[in-house]
Amino acid sequence: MDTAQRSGCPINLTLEMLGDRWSLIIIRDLMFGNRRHFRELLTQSEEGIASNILADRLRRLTESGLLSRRDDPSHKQKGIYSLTEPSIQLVPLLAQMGAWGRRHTQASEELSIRAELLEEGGPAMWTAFMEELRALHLGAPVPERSVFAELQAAYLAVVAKNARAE
Amino acid sequence: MDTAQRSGCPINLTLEMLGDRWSLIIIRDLMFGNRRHFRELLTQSEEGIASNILADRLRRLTESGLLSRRDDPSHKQKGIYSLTEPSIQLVPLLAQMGAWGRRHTQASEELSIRAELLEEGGPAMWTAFMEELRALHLGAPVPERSVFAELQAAYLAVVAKNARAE
DNA sequence: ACAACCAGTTGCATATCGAAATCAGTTTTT
DNA sequence: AAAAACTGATTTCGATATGCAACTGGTTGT
Repeated sequence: MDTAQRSGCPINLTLEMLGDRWSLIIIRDLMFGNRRHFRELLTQSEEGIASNILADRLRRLTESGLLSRRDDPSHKQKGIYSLTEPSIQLVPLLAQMGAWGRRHTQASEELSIRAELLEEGGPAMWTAFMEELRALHLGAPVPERSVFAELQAAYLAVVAKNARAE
Repeated sequence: MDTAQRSGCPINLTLEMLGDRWSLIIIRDLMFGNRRHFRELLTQSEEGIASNILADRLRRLTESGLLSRRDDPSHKQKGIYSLTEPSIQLVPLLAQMGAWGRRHTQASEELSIRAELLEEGGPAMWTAFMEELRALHLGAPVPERSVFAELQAAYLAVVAKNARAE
């Protein structure tokens, strides 16, 4: 899988890197959920990834340059996983994926609101979000606009609305 | 896999439908290579899919509404596979995937030219291509612009250029 | 000292994947 | 009419991936 590539097609090579059921889930959680530790990724996502799968994917993604890991100074065993420039550039792909899923699967309202906002926001919002991710994950200067906060606020608003409607 | 979904997240549901190493390859070939028969999909793609996997994926994709199959009147055993509206709407996703792969993998120049054009063309080109796919696969009226021809011409130009340079 | 927490690892059962060979029906060639 | 080639698969079987639960070796807070 490392050396023997099936073809030089960019779509194929992307699939060889990310074409499984978990890699993009992990990147999604890092990106939209700001989960940075193993335990957070393990327990706080709805899909319920197994610890061995998570460990394997974190290793693979790190090896292929999509994630980086550094030690957490507050805890000798904890590692902090970060997105890298290549994985930050997956924002448009994940936005399109969310937009498609929102239309063509039975996605829940609560979990679709972020996809809806990202779709409406378009490329301008994507680049703003990428700027913010560079600040959060790569130490770049913090931009004024926080797309993350916008998405989170919208999500919580839908959750609150639906809780009231029950 | 049919009934038990891991979560209602649109990204997750998209991954559950398309998150493997072959489904999008097949859709790509149908979309950009205009392969419509089992044999064409089996033999004319660089990645070399096995026939059992192809049969399995064609069945799954058809069941989930991403492809449709009709009999070929010229041959009792042949089927003609077509994209459906949901899979035609994967154009922006595949465009983003190609754009990402072109930047972050060692994609070959020849196979990257389509991705490059689609990226430069942007949403206007994507919707034009989707119109054309609706004509090719769903019997919609044929639009004036043929993105398919543009992509093919660019691809052949690069192939010719590289053949000369050898 | 102790309990809770941390990032994984190990072992094992099951499910899925994948390559090659094979299959039966259909069409084309001789 | 017989043989050859083509068609969309299916079968076989080994390899790989997944999922679950228990476990490891260490760290932190009380």
